Amino acid sequence: MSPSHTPPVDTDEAPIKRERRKDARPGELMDAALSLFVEKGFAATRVEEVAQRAGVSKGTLFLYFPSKVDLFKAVVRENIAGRFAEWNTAFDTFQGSTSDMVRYCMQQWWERIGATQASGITKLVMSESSQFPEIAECYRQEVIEPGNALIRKILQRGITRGEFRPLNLDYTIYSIIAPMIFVIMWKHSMGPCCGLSGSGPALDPETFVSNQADVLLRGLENPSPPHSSPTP
Amino acid sequence: MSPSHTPPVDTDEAPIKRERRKDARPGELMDAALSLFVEKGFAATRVEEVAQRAGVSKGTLFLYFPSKVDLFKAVVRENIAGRFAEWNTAFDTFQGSTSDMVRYCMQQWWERIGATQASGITKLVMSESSQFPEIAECYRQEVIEPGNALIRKILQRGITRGEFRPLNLDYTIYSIIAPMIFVIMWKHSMGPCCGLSGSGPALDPETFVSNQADVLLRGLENPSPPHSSPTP
Amino acid sequence: MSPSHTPPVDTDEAPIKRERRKDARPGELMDAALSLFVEKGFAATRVEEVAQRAGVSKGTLFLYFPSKVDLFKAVVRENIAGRFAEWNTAFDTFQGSTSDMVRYCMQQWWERIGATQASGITKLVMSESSQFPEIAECYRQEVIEPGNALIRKILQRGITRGEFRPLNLDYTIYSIIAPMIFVIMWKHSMGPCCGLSGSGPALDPETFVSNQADVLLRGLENPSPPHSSPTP
Amino acid sequence: MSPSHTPPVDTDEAPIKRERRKDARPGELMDAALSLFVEKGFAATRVEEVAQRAGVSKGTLFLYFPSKVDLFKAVVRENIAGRFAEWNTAFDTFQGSTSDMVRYCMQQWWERIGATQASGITKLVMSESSQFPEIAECYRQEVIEPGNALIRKILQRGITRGEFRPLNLDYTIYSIIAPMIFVIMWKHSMGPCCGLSGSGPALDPETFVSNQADVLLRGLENPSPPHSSPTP
DNA sequence: AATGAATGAGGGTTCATTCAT
DNA sequence: GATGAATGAACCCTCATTCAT
Repeated sequence: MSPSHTPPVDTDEAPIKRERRKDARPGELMDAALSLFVEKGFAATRVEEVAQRAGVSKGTLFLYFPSKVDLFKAVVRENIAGRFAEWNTAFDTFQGSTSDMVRYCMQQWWERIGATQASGITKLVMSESSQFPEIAECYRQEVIEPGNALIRKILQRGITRGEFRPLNLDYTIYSIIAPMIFVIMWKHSMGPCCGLSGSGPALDPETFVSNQADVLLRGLENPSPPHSSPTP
Repeated sequence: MSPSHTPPVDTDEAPIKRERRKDARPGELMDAALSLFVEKGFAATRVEEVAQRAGVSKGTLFLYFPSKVDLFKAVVRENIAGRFAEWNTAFDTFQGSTSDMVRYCMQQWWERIGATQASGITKLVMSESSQFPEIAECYRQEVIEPGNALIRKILQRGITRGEFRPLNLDYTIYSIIAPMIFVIMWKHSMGPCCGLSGSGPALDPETFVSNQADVLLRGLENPSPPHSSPTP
Repeated sequence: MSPSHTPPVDTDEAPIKRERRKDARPGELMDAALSLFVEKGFAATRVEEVAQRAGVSKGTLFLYFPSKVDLFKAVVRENIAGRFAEWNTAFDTFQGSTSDMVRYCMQQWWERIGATQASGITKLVMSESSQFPEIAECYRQEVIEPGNALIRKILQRGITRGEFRPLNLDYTIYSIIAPMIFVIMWKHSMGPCCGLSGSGPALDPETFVSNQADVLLRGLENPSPPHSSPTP
Repeated sequence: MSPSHTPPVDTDEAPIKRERRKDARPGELMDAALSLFVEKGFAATRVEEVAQRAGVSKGTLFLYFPSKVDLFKAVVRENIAGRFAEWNTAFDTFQGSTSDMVRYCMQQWWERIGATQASGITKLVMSESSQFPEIAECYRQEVIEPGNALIRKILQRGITRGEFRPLNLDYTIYSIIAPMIFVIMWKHSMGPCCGLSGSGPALDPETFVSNQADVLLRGLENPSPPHSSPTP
């Protein structure tokens, strides 16, 4: 995870003032929570374990997060939702073709989310949200809504500029989302089992994403581009 | 689910010998467990509920399955039955274009698996296999391997016949699988939450599958077909 | 308490069938709960203690009562609310003067409630209901409403028959209730302390009730009775 | 409460020397504790709330009171201050009839105690003294003994002057006390719940007290007064 | 074989109390 | 003296599992 917090190990380099610790606690707890949630799922993770891994007592956790669900929400915000500001900026300043933009977007998403522990969040939400509506709702608001909005803007740009043929946006959005969700689910469930000996080649996520972008863009692009196609 | 077991409702048409009931018990319990595991996940399903839905007492369940985990494994294994014999035959006798075949294949799959309770198995496997690697392995052998083989054959047919451009089969296979897995996960997790007011239109699975086939085939088809239409 | 349940001690006289125990459990638990609630208050009583005193495990208690509050409600119903049917019958068949009825009523109430452990319930409700609205509401419904209704009927009878002067029933009801509540509160709070050496005579509840009835009835009775006063 | 301590609001009119604040702390804490204990009971009041309301931190509270129980005891002791000197004077100089005196006494008591926060102390003592016998003993000494003595003097005056019939003072005293205690308990416990819709009229304390005085005095007064008016 | 009463090890959460700063 | 972060022992309640009937 990129905003990695100081681990709870007492380095003893400096006395580590109590003040300092307080500031670090939420981050340490969220880090511990993220890895445990990913490892064992939301329901199966005990808050005491999270606290332990963060090097504090169970009670301390509740000093910073009012409940287990709130802890989860904080983890989502810290690890996924926070990226959209940056990505929206990238969209606004992007210069190249929309196809490149889609390709870049998918790669970025893989690098920043898919390849990191954060992808475990997505997996976990897909797996357990039916049991924890609050979690589903949080994820919808914080991730799906902004994600959909961004993808919609990108596709619209492609259509407006004549790069893409006219599309039913409501569904084509999911043409981009689906492979990303799939590859995450795969990585966290079948992946560890399917790459093993004798079962054919494992699914390399980056190649899959790249390949998926190729096929997808071919499907979206205007077969008779106005002047010059963005792909030679 | 295909190997549907006699439901626990006591039809009383025939006396239903005790013998019969006894033989049917495990199946009834697994049916009940399947629907509950799909509905609520493994951890959140109480064995008492399973027993109740199967029409027996909690104690009886433990007569047939030594533990909840064993019940879970039995449920998944029992329900991962292949329908691949039938589908392989359909492939061998199919007459139309490969694009039609792909489209047909995806629709069939939705109708026979995605829209039925059987999709719950897929959801379950994706959700819980990280905790139960044997489950993943079993699913790989029984479903993924034969499924991949079939799709590979289809794509190869398209390439051979010049309908599709040259493709990296190892990855393009997943271009077909990904949306199917995605739509099942969506249906069982975010779907119930995302179709609500104010969050845009709900995702209609059939439209999604159809739309997905369109985009995908456009991406696979040979832009300059050898002579004319793939239809013979 | 009058409907005293078999104590959990294993008398071993008979094998005590499991079935038998099941029937006895709720009563045993309510008995244990009553004495503990009275001893320590509602909030300060731990359900585990109740279970222990009833000779069962914590889990078993929840087999019979869905929550601590529900256990309390059951105790109220068992020990207080149940008496009103009997008392209403006594009212309907009473032959003597209304003053005698009031006196009888107050004495009965003391004997059946005030002098027994059940009075602890009333004390406890007065003490803790502000913190547990459900408890207050239960007591209101199950005890106060029927109690008020009964007293109102009695007073009305006295007025109708010319034995009592015209009264504002809404408030005179409380002239009867107030001393009963007071004596219970006293018994459970100041009583144990105020009867001690050097602090004057202790308050004997029965004498108090009797004395209270005297003063009260003098205040209620018609000074110029129609023909002959019921009290000489 | 009469010995009201400087509130924690920092008026800043005067610099308020640290010395001053330090001296005022215990009183401010006890004031805060009193209102919270009354509001929510002893167990349900969190020390943090008390500290907050007193404008200090949780740790500071423990600087002045070694434990929550000690705080409670201090609160009760501090607030059971006698107003009896004043009332005894009033008794010695009162000119009217003893009935008027009783009525005046009850009204005064309601206005000065019952209607104020001080009634919370009585509620508190009645509610919790069974857990804290020292509290009961303290209340007995400081309030009950002098109160009883005063009422006894009043009743004796009535008897001596022929206004009241001969009475068993030891018990008649409680005919006056009982309704006062009752109305306080009611106000602090069932009152908030029983005045609600559908449960009959709420109990208005002042009307109750007045009504109670009427009934009571009718019961105490001599039916055949020596000459005429009780005024000498 | 079948039952369902009973168990008891946690689960999330609260809060009086401590103590380093 | 004052703070407030940290603790950990309870608390109510759940539920997989056992076992007497």
